Amino acid sequence: MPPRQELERFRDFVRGQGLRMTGERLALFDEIFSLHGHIDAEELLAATQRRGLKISRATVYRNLDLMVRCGLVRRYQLGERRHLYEHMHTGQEHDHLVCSHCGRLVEFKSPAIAAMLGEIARAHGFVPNRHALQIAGLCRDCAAAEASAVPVARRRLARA
Amino acid sequence: MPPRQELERFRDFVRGQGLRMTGERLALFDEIFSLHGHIDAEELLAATQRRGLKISRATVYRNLDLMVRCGLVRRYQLGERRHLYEHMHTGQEHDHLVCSHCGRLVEFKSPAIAAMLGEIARAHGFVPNRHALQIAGLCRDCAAAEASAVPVARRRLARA
DNA sequence: TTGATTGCAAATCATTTGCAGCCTT
DNA sequence: AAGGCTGCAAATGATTTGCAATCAA
Repeated sequence: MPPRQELERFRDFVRGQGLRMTGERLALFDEIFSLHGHIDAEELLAATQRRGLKISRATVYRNLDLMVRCGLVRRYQLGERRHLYEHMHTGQEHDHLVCSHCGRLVEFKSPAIAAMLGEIARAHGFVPNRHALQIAGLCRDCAAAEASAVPVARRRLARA
Repeated sequence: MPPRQELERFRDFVRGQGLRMTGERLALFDEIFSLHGHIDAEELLAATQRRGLKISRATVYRNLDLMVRCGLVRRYQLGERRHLYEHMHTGQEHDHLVCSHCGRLVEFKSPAIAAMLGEIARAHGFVPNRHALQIAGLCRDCAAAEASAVPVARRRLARA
């Protein structure tokens, strides 16, 4: 499922780094590009196992790191414990809205913001490269639920 | 050093939650408001020890969590391993520029962006609450160094 | 008194790493 | 061959948690 273009880019990157293309590496690349949405290392591992492959957890981590370095995969730390990964379909830069109650994740794009960020960075002497932006709040459903329910002092927010 | 206003707000929050104000809690609050910049749990612990207080690491974590929930302290996960904390002087919302090479952290404010984020959230049915935004890139110094140095394939980015 | 808080040490748990043998180049 | 890669299992390391003793309200 990985678009040829991305696959080539990955191969080039691997070679360019003096590394090698192994079956595991390719399978993981394949898998992450066939999965949609945000997944964590564990899910990627499970996905490959579901296909009958026996790739170790360590290899999953090692290759996720490689794919991130290559720029074809993005890594997020959205509040939860584990990191989330997501493959990039070139030019699909986007940011996230996170519901702080149920954990729902919604993507959005805003070229206007991206442009402003570039300017801000340069204004501070930085050569901008990428950015991470999350907006936290209550999603429609949770906001509605909130409106009616428990006026009791809430102790902790739900964990996703 | 904590402005009276913040201290009161903290006390109110603690009471409102049915919790109690202890010496450790107050000392930690005091300390984090006298430290400037971004600190991690370990640094806060060290700071209190430097004052001769013997507060346990567990208590530091428990109270940092409380202060974050209260809204008087912000918690960041800026790429490194550990979380960073920072006290808020009310109305001092800001975001960060992070140098992906040396880890340098620079703060910036942009009401314009804050406003746009609010709109985006509402457009998606969210009730916005807060946001986290980091721009990664090379700071002036690292960009300059980069310009002249090693054309060699870099293996990994420095860890702060 | 009652129940929240603390210190300690043990437990978590995602992620990393050392090592020996396997496999790409 | 030479040196990446992988699997395994052990190591890390920040953060959390169970528990008994304290302490605030």
